[in-house]
Amino acid sequence: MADSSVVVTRFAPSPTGYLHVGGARTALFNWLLARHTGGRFLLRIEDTDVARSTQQACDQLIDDLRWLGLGWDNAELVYQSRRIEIYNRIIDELIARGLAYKAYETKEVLDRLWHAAQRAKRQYRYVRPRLTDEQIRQFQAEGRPHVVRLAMPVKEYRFDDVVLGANQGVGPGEVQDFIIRKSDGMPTYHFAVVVDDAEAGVTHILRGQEHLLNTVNHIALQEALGYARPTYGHLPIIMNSDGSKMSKRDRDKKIRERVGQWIRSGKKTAEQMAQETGIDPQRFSAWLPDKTGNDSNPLQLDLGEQASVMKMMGMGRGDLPEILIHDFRENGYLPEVLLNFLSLLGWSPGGDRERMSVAEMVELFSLDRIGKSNAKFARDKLLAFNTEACASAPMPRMLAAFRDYLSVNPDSLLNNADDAALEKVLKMNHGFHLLREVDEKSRFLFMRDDQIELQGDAVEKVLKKNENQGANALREILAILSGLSSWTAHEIELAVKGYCDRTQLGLGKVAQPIRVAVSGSTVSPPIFETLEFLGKPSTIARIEKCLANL
RNA sequence: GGCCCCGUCGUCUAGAGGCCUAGGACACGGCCCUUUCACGGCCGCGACACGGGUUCGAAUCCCGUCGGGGUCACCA
Repeated sequence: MADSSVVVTRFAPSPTGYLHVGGARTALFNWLLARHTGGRFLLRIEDTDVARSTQQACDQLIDDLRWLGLGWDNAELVYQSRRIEIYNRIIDELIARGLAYKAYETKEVLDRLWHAAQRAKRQYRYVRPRLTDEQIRQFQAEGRPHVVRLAMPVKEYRFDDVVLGANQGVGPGEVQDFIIRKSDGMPTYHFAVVVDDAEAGVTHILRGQEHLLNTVNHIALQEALGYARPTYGHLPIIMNSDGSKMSKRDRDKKIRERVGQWIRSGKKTAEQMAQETGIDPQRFSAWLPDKTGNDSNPLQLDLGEQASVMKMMGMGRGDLPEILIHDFRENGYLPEVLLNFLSLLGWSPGGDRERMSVAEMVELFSLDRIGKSNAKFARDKLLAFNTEACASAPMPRMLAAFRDYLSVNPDSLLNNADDAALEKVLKMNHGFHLLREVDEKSRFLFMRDDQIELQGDAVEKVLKKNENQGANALREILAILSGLSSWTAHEIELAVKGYCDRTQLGLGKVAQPIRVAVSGSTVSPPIFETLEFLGKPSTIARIEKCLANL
């Protein structure tokens, strides 16, 4: 067990999907506390929900954490699912000491009681049945399924919270015997978390405020097991900008919404969709929204299924709410920027300080500056942070970030570019918000000359309007460019501007036709640098092809 | 509904009784810059939820109201 003077924090996600912003914020705060105090930060996998936990999700979680740079100090990862014997031994001891007991009500019975309580507008509370010794012996002999509940001492449970203040908790009227082992033999979250934290010597637990009342159960367990009570801090909850609670479900929900629209509008039937996406039709129809439109369906598609549904409907990444850390990575945010932004959701270093490096966050972090009120997650500011950070980051950092972006966007044409080319692309797009933007705005540079598709409205507006004014200028410019012996942005600029002076045309009247010819659209990096990058042969070829196609 | 938490500009927040005619950032509006999309520069708009106290003095303390959120699972 660790030296009690050292702070030990942990992040204990359950592997049911990618890391999302709420989880990342929790991980960050625990990590910052450990790093600030010179303590330890541990990572543990809470996979006691066998039905929902997957190894794939676990790997993704770890990948996301690594990307963020939140490193953990335990060499071996703790998986709760591999510690069942330990939990069972302790639970058996609790039963033997009379501090916990087996309860034989079925799920159905409990559900019925709960519904009855709801109808009567009463709060549901489990009451331990008084079983005779005879009944107990009989149930045991039958091997009847059961759960184990903690015989919770009825009293007041109070604790001091470093965020919310002293004296949190509930009175004796609010406690009930909760389940510590499920009928499938797995411990519940409450039990495993208390045992594991105690064994690992965790001293500080920062978690979301939705756990506030769980703490009561955890304290009762700690008292029953003779464990020390760690310091608790319950973080404000991160909400969507519409005020609803943010969750991984939002992504699934959005897709479900769109699918619902398609079906209602008769675009495709559910059966067709299931077939096209290769999802089991029964599973697919169970997932569909109900007719009432209120979406309370707990079933979610896994990430692979989501991807195929999106593909079928032509949805892009931009159509999804950015909830997952992975989304931010795919869109080209810098991890240090995301951490900076996340740190400000519920915490502030004080004064007007906002922009911080990771090292500065570590230095400035303190528990007493964590706020109490929930925060809405609005990306605008994050985007602005990213823009500024990308503009001021040193080139090697941006190059590394771009390579990382490309690694999670394998379809990008820019994967073919060497570092020198990427550096040029980064420079000519200076002032961009996201790496995705650089990617999309520069992909024409990496296409073959015959792959450029001219956008109809761009051709119309820039080339054909006013009796082919643009196209005529383009023809003359083509001749000038063809005659250039030196192909640098500067030389090209001199030549084009010279033409503008002679013809009394504004630069825009000349630059836009060139832009459309070489890129296919009205948007590109600055035109002279673009042409230099393309090189003379490509530039000439693209302009000629464009003129020929008019 | 019971219990619990929270309540400063649209958003994230600074503010710990006088420093506040409430500061910053993002967003928004205007102007400037400009070969496109952007970037950038300048200016502006904009909040102490409401009502009572306490006090010479309250965004800051107390009470009530209202509003938002959490929780009440064999999910974590």
